[in-house]
Amino acid sequence: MATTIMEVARHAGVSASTVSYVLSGKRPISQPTRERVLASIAELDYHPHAGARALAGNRTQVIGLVMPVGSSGLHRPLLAEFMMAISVTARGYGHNVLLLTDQEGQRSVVDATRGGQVDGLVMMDVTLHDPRVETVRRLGIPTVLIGLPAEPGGLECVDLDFAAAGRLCVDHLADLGHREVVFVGQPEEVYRRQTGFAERTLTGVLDQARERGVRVTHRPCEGGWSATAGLLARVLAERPSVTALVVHNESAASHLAGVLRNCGRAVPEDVSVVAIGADAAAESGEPPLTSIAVPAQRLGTHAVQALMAHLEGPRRPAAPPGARPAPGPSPGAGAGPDGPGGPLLLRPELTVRASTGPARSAPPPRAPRHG
Amino acid sequence: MATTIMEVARHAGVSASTVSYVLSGKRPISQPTRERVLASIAELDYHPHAGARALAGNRTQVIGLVMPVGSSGLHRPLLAEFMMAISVTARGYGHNVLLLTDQEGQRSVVDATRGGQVDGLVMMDVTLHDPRVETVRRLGIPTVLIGLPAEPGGLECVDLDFAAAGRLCVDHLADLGHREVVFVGQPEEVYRRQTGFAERTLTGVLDQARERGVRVTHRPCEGGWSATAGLLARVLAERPSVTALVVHNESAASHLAGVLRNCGRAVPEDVSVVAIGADAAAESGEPPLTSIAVPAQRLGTHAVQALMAHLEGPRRPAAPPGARPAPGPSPGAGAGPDGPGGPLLLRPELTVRASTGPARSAPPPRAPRHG
DNA sequence: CTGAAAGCGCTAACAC
DNA sequence: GTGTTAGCGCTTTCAG
Repeated sequence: MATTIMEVARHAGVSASTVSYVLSGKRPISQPTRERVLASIAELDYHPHAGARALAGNRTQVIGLVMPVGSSGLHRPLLAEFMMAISVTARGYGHNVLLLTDQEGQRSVVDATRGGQVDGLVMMDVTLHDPRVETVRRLGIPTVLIGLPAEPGGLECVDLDFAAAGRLCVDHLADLGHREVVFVGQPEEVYRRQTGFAERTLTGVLDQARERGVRVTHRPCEGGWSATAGLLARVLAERPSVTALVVHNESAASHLAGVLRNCGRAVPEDVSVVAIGADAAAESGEPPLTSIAVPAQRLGTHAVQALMAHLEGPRRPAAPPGARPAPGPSPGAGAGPDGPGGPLLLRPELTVRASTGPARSAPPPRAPRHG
Repeated sequence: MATTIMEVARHAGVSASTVSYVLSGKRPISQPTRERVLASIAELDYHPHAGARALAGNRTQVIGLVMPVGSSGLHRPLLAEFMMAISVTARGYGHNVLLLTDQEGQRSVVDATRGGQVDGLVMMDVTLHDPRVETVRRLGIPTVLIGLPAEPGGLECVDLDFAAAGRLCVDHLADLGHREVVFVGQPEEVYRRQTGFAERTLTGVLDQARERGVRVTHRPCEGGWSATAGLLARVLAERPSVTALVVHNESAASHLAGVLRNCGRAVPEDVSVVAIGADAAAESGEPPLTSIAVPAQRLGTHAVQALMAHLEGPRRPAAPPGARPAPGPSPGAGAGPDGPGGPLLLRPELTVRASTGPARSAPPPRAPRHG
């Protein structure tokens, strides 16, 4: 049934080890031999047995993707985006991805690791005090974290530079003349749980606001239409001179424009809006929102590249059709003084869409638009 | 470093095979022996080596999840939903999930299968003429398809009963007195590609419309705000007496209410809306839409259960905390006359939200609401 | 540059 | 009810 390396060897008139070395490239093989072997492999449609390989070679060519399962700050579209990017990049390096959901504590992670099922791990949605970090540290398996824990414990981290994102939003609005801004944030609980990215964003916003002489009012938001509407009504009554919003909350962002219209404020004529979050949420609304995307794809790709670098010296990807050969972590990285060893923080990029414009001196509540 | 079965055996004063049999339960072990062995396993923190196991036992306890990668009709939130459900259910059966993206053709699927890396496959987002189906059929690996291909070739299929979903929408509207309905469908291309689910929905809608004396106008829709707005403006001008919409298009659904408001029609006072698609899209709008959800979770769970049934006689799940013991494919199944062997079509469930109400005899275009 | 052979850690007959 | 043993298919010394 299953073709073995011995059959290939016989068919090519060589020994099994030669076939193995042709495949691994771990020792020089003469051109003619190599060709005969490859021909036999093709003809017999040989596929090496992964288990045998793992047993003998102590490497599986599989990376584990540790997913959040319970209360994740990560929203669904992003999750899918991450997985795609990670899977595609991993395959570029000849690796497959094993899904590790930690429903039952961290059993699946520990089992897979100790059972020699994976060569390394990528852990998604890492929070500030994430118990999983200590687990993998103890397991001693090469791991890259997506997110920034308080104690990386020597593990590599990859994330969006949320502080810079916050600053960038304020800059954009300040450049347009806005001086009074509301920051619609994550649900209260997220700040209490110290998720990290939420605080970093807030800090960035506040810092740059001070810098630019912008007044910022921070309001956590539960998301959904009614919560968002209520929040906005209150805060706009409180601060009538607000001319712009920064929103770091996907499920609020999609409603903002509608809510504002209902309050009789046009976007961007009366109020400008900048979002931080999944592109899908920003693009799909009316008007589409100027936003800073969480670059799930780039983050996933970088995470895998970083992991591969750890897996065995600078091995290069198997030239995946369409994937660049990863000439180092240059793209969009704001590595800062940490250099290699510090977290890899991707520089945020602001996409200007239709929701931001110059500030009005007075914010005139008008009748809703009819077109 | 890694504890082996032999070390456990020595520590417990038994042979390796006994340890193996304690773990697999494939032969009776006396109570005292079993206990000693389990104690040793715990004390030494033994984790069987997956590769060795796969090699000797010819089973990996891993299922492959074949994901769409390119032009998928499936939208992101659903994808994530599927994966979670599948992964969680699989772990309930003691299996892990290997992600198989078919970017480079079907190489990853073939490699993983022939390489003995997976015991079975779940294939997502299967279309009517899906080339992957023939591939897995030829590979001869146990596979469950999510979606209905034209030629299942003996493979098991699981899907939502989209025809029934279409009928259910029409019934709901007809019951409310609506007689003139627009069906906002998938993008034109989807119908041309014969994706299957799109046609089945359309058929269901048209059939039941005939049955109930409802007039239906079908319009494919590209999605997004402007396309949706344009489409609606045209069709409402054409058919002024329309009082309800059925929308089978996530990226149009989220805009419908807003667009209608902009046309001066209130939902549901002037126009009722029923959606078929991801719950998230329906729930998040204002007003939230009455809808039939694609039950990603249930579909994923059923797919895995069906696969497990194929993997080796009726093996039972390892009593996962909180997962029901799968007493057969009863829940919500409209198995029909096919019984076991035919596709498992889940019965659609309509969730009434705020977007549907009784039909008005005349559809009076009014001024937009100010609240 | 190539072969022979010793395991990797486990499962599943086959013995008793 | 338990122990012995022969591989599973591959990688990698060690020889040549």
